[in-house]
Amino acid sequence: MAKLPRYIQIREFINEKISNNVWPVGSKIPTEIALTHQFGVSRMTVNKAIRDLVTAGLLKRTARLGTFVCQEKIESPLIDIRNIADEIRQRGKQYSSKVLTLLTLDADHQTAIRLGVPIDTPVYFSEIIHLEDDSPLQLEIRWVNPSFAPDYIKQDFSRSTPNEYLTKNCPLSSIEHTVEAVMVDKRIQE
Amino acid sequence: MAKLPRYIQIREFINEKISNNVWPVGSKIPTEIALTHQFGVSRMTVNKAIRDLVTAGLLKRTARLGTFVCQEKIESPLIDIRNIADEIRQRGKQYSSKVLTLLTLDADHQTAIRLGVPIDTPVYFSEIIHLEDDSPLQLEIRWVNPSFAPDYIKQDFSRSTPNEYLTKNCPLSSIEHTVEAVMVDKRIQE
DNA sequence: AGAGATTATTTGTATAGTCAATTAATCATA
DNA sequence: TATGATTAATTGACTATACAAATAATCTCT
Repeated sequence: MAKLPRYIQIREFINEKISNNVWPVGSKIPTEIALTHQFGVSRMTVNKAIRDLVTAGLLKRTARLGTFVCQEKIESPLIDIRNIADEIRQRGKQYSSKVLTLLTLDADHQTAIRLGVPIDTPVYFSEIIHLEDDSPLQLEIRWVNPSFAPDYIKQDFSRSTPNEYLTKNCPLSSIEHTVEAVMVDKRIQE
Repeated sequence: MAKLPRYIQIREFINEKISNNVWPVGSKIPTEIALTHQFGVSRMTVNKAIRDLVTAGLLKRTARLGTFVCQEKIESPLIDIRNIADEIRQRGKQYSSKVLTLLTLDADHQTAIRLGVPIDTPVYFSEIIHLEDDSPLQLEIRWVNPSFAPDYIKQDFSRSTPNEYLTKNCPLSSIEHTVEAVMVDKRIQE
């Protein structure tokens, strides 16, 4: 019986109300004072719970008006990815990821159209595998328009010393960041 | 002269020390008490600042030992994606994303090998475009092993009412979440 | 010397308040 | 009636403190 801290209990209480649609998106949730009375705790404790949910993007507050429920998964394509990593860890498994490919390619017809660039423009290309306990879970392929994100993939290129990632103090997933000079396979060459 | 709250000042102070490598990865930062004295505030104020940085993944704390600097970009393949959205917003642009395809496919040879499943196993497949002010920035393609994440893509399938996402109260990016029954193109069919 | 108990340090959680800022609603005044 | 001032509700920031939990370091006792 792990007795959770009260602020977490309150946080989960609110969380549940939201996901059960008892407090639907856009609705106002009880004031801090009301929750203070309901749970018999001090305002700071309620505040901590709510603040956590605000930084998690579930709630939004404005002075005098109150605290309101936000659309949770508004950034779903992004958040889902994180959720997978979190989910895996919650199941007690080890999350890791492996960069298979990371290179610059000339855009083929399909890709050029989709990224809105001329054919044969150089674009960044990456293939990353996400693993749960070393079992492949997800293959993620990306084409990036370099005119918008000039530094972002380059950074990854330069970071070719994988062991720097494995710091002892942080309980985060260890990431094997092996950049292989993989030959572009037939499918990609089209 | 927007006088920022003290806990934000302290948070930024710590942030800066970390990014300037004055407090390098793995090093111990001053105790709450020390910062309390340094800034002339109460412990709760320092605590708020540090807590924020812990949830942001920059710091890690353990009772009795202290507070330590984490490797910031340890989850880089994941975090980079989020950063793009954040970066775009910081530039004052509008981030959005569009789900082009979201369906179940039978794994082809390549994909089957990479996901470690038999050929013709059903796998989730998605194509998402990330946009900055409606200009395509990134094309993201994913194959997901459904045995590991049975609910996660299904959820997205069920949410086919795009306008529910556009809630007035939340200051998040609006996402056009159009699920089209796209015919699988030649490249994917291999 | 080695096992076990004690101590001290630091974070974790929580209280019970205070004062400030914001702004919707109400009331008062020209 | 329209405008301006006041009030009240609610969040935002902060204080000063308390006790619990974890554990490295130290001390004690055999």
